[in-house]
Amino acid sequence: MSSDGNKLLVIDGHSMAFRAFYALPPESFITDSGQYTNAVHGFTNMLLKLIREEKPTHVVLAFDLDTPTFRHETYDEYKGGREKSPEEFRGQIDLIKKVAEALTIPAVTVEGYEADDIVATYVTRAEAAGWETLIVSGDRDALQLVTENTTLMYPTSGISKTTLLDPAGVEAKYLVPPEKYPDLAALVGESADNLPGVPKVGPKTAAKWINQYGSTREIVSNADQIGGKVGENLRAALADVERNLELNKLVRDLELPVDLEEAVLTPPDREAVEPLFDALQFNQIRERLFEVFAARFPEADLAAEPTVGLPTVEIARSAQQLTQFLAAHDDAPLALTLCLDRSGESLSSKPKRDEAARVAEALAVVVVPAHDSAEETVTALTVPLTEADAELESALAAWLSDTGAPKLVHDYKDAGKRLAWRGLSLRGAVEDTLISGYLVQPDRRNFAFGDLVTQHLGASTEPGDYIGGEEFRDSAEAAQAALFDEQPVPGVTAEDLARAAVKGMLLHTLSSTLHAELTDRKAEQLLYELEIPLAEILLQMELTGIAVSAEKLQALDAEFERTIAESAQAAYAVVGHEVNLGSPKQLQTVLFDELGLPTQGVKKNKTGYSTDVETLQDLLAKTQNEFLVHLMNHRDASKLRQTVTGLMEAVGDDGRIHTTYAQTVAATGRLSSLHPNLQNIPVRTAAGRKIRDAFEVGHGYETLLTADYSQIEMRIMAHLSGDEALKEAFRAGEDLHNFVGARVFGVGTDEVTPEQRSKVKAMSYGLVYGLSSFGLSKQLGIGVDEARDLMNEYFERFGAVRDYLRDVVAQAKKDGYTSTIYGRRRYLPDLTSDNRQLRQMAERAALNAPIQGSAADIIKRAMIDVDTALAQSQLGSRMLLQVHDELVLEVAPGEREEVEKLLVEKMSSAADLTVPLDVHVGAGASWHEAAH
DNA sequence: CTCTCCCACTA
DNA sequence: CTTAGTGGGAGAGC
Repeated sequence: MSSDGNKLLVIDGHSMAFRAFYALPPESFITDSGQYTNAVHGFTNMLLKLIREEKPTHVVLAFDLDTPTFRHETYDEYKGGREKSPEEFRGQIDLIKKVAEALTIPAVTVEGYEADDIVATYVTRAEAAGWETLIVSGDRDALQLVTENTTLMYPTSGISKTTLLDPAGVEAKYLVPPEKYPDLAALVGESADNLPGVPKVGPKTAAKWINQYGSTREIVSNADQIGGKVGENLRAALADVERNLELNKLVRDLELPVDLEEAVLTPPDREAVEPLFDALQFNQIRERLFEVFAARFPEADLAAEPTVGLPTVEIARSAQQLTQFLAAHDDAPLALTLCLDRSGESLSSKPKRDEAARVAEALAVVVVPAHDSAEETVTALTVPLTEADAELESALAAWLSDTGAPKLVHDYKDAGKRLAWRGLSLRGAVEDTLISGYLVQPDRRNFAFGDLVTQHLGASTEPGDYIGGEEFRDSAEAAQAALFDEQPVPGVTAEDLARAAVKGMLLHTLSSTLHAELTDRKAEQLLYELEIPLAEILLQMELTGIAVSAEKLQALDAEFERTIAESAQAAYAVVGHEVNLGSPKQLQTVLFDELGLPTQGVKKNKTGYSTDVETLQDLLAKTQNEFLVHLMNHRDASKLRQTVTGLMEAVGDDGRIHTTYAQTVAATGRLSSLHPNLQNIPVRTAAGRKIRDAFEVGHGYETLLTADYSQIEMRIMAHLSGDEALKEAFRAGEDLHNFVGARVFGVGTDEVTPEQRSKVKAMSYGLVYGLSSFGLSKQLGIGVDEARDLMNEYFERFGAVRDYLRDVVAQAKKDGYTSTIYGRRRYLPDLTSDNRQLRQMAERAALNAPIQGSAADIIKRAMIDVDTALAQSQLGSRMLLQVHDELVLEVAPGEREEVEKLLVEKMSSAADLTVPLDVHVGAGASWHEAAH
């Protein structure tokens, strides 16, 4: 054992990355952006396993560089004949290095030398220091480094099975002691390095000679004494053997950029791990990572140091206490956090079916004043909701609903909803760190408060860290004693209160940090004048919901169910047995094996031949097989029924459906809708429109009103590109696609055939998405040449559009981000990726983001203007839904005409473009009727 | 039980 | 090999 208990783990990064790559299928490890991560995944897993099981005190990774080494200079053919690494491996070494960086493990490279030499140097230094060492490498050259204190672990198959070799193990396997391995390899040769040895001499002969003569140098000196054919071979290959000896020998005294002692294992950099693992889409492994390090460093906290002091928490027992507190702090915004019933669900996750009626209850409101420094003592006030008397409750209600009382919150909409369920109205939010975090990084998946704090402040949100006590964590009694003189709020633990108070303090800090960033990029307007006012409107829309007819939904459910059953029976009859029509896998068997349908030209996916509609329709055209008809009917009806049942389950006690709008999900700035999603209700087919007909005007209201922008994205394209021809199309007020078709095909506007119209329509929409000529040909079912001609002709007529699309990508490459007309940014780091697929995806996103994002900005602006105008005119009509370019309102009796006028006016004037913004309005008793 | 994949709906 | 989303069911793996 080593003298001081130090243990070094040194890993040959390249060799293990390759092993990991071949051990795991690349197609199972691919991010949404197209980057393969199988080697990264396997490597990281292996690393964690080693840290957990081998408990090294020091860890270092060694990597090769692409540049030639001294071995190449000695021998041209060194490592020659190796195949190029596979396409899927590209970029993964860099990602592994990033993982190492996040784990604060040095990844060492040395110009002119190989990873092996780096490994050898670390081993030599560790030996000198009397440390124990574990080498992990798939390269046999490492065998020579094994000693009593240095063990080699090498992978036997993949990376999961490994063999540990100590000196006895090496000798048992190779018949020579470790230090003699280079002698043996010099004689036998190393095919992986393209080093030929002595013909007909394998490990056994080589070992026999080495044991007889002592070393290969001695063997070379005595070459003439060795008889037989192998003796002749040896004498003929003396030069090779000499060269091999020189190349095999590892360099053990490199100058290293990182000292042995600096390789000490420390807890990972959580701020670096989170975004990196987000990007890699590693979730399970992220949990394991923190588990492993938590076990390894129980004394350390994986989150960073606290940056604020723990507030003292007072509990408001009377209205007077509350009003005094508020009066004392009326000069600056107060942070507001809620303590929730622990049985409460997260509003962002899908409610459990049988618990759909349950909602989380707000038990206490915790208010935290601003503070100047970490040293300053802050007193937070908790207002218990469950046992507040009428006076206290009304004092609280007055403050909560006071728009002049500024509040900082994280997820205003969520807090507002939970308070609304308790009959309290929350207004006056001047900050929502959920939204600020989103504006700073719109591509992030997760904006949980703790994650933002860790990333932007490098701080912990754990109350235990703020009173620095193990005891706090150890017992609830200790926690309470540490924090409170009096009995806390019923249903709320001392820890919950402390957590809420700490969160309140951090809200102040996080808010100012995020704001500095938003100010830098001039995005405060976006926050204050767009997103926060919008959040208030969305909250009202969510609370209001939209009425549905349970009867209509039920009737549809029955109707679709019948169609499902009938089409299934008919389909079974064709194949002669039952089959799960919802299983693509089973369908593959039925279609291509049993029914023997032609597979030629059929799209493939990872599981085999595709069974999507496009494929089915192609097959139907070719074979007229009846099964396909029944299958498609079944698919359609199943999908529709699924939508209907989802809606039925979502109907609240008030007979209305309350969706939730996610304001921080879509990277372009759009909203999304969930639980249920009301932004993807069918509309294209007659059967689908019946579902829209179930959305009705509510009791006490006159009608539903829908208002939508026509071709808003193409108008934005016309505005941004400044293309005169396209602008003329919108100013002329003619049908856009007829106008464009006339120009492209050189005919009169009224002579454009339906076929021509649909072609340019596909082209116009495709442009906004970055469509290629190949994609266009596929979409239109025409040849690539014809598609290319069509594109050329299009750009001939609308040249500024092409210039704009080209410039917007170039600019994004230069800046690293795109911007909308309101200055909303989207960062696209992949624009400079070496990976072609990644880069092209980013280019298309760069092309689309300003257009889709500007459209999102505009309708958000319109919603605020409409809402303001409704309030100013003291109208009772209200906004219910937003579907990207459409608003649905519920009109109070007698207000229809005024609301219609107001809608058109506010929506049209939401942005000042060089083309008009056209708005279509329709009214009706149902969503379906209103849209006509 | 969780995760991935396929499929399908919207703007 | 056209952007941005939500969501269900099947199947695989733990």
